[in-house]
Amino acid sequence: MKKYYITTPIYYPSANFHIGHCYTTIIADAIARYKRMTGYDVFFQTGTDEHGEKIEKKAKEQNVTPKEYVDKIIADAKDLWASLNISYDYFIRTTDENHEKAVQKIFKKLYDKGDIYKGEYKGLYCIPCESFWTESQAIDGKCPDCGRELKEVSEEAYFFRLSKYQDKLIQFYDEHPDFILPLSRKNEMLNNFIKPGLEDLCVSRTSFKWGIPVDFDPNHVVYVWVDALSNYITSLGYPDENSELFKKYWPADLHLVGKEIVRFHTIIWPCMLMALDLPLPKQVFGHGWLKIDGGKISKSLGNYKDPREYIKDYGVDAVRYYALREVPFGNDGNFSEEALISRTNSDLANTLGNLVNRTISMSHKYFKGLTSNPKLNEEIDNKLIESVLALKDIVETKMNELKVNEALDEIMEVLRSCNKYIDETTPWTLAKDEAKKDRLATILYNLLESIRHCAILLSPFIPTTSKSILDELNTKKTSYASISNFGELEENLTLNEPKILFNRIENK
RNA sequence: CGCGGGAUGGAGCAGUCUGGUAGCUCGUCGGGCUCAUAACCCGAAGGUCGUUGGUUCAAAUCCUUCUCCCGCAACCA
Repeated sequence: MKKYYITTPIYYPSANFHIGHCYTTIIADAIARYKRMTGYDVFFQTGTDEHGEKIEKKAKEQNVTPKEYVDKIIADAKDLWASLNISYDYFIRTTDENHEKAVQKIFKKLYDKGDIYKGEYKGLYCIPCESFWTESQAIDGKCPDCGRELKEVSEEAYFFRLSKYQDKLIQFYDEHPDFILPLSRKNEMLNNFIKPGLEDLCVSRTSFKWGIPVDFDPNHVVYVWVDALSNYITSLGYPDENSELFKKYWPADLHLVGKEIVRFHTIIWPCMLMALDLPLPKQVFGHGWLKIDGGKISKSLGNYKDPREYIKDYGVDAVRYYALREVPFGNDGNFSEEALISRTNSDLANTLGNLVNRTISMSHKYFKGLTSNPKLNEEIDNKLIESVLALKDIVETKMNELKVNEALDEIMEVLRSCNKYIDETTPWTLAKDEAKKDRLATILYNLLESIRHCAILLSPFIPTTSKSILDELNTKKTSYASISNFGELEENLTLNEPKILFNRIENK
């Protein structure tokens, strides 16, 4: 069985998660579910990056320990993922004991190898903001946040020899043209960071304590890079290279990340892996952002609601569908409640929900809910059947290219053609003529079978709805293999009563 | 001249690589149908494809000028 290892980033729990975190996680979940359905042995990982100064500060503000602070947010995050039906296989926390030990070993290993060395970190420090800034970030030598004077400070720190791996990295990019998607991000990395020359990277701090101590030099804590990025292998049991999980799943097939952290995943992380003599991940996909009113989702602006409010109001699959369908591959997209409502109404309630409802209703009205397939097919039926049969491969192609929104649109296209097929074959007219009973049965069968195909193909994206549809069909043919042919839906099956899958949402 | 992306009917996007009647979804308007969730189906209106100049028989598409928007520039999904 082929394996597939997919990860989300480990999120920084400085506040509760918003729709942007959901966006990334829902996409990863849909891909993971799709791969499972199509026969892969999938390991889907998400988690949290819990160390660092910001968490330390936040905890202090609330008069709790950092661990207490993050525990609360992580509990909330797990609840959020449950409410979104996120099917992760493993949730890693960088405060997990095995992760902390593994990070110390990795740090030591790199140090022993000479790829980490002790040096001096120079930077500009804003005392009131307690923040470090680089020369280029400072505005006229002043703090970009508060505009006050910056003080030049230096602290002892460990550095990772990023520069050493520059040429090997470029070579890797050349040999693996699909390593970074979309392609524009690769150009950005090369032009902005790699070609100007990589600088060695500061990988330890002494200015705060909330982190994993460097075991051979306890004044230092491991800074984010080695701590956070290595989560993708420590969860598999590394540095024990004989660990079952590690042998089975590494290297990762896909790191799904937001565009703001593409750099860490396509420069720092590969170089770290090269230093550890480990294979590099196969692909990093830097997706765009959901914007709110054209701007960033911002914790400080507070321009977002708890995602669970949307789930409560519109249903989990409406939220999932929106995240998966609305935004084109790699681009930014806008999120608004209005757009969510519009998308849910037109695609889920009208096109999909109403189609299922009207088809099953007719089956009940004309045949007491009993299926049969006399196969009195005409030209128009063959056209529909052809497009349904082609759909599986089309979706597969789109999913392999990570064009999730297009995969969904292709399924919608077939559902729309089913609605058209009904209007063109006018079953209600046929029903008035006893001699056309078999023709009518054929049409309804073709519709039900088309719906079955689509429901199965939709299951990675909107699993709850998919299951509801298949339950209404009362069919046992729910496997992916069963949609290789048209006509697998059982005859003499009694359909269940149709239920409303999505209520139309009236504008608030 | 830091780098990258973007600008296409009211909204959101595709088309640009490989020039050849401007397409899709939503919205609006008109019609049809009555199985269905005011749904579904058909039709129509609506675009000088951000700006300037050029190449060409022909430019949304290739080259050029400028403008505006977004992102990145050492932990914001």
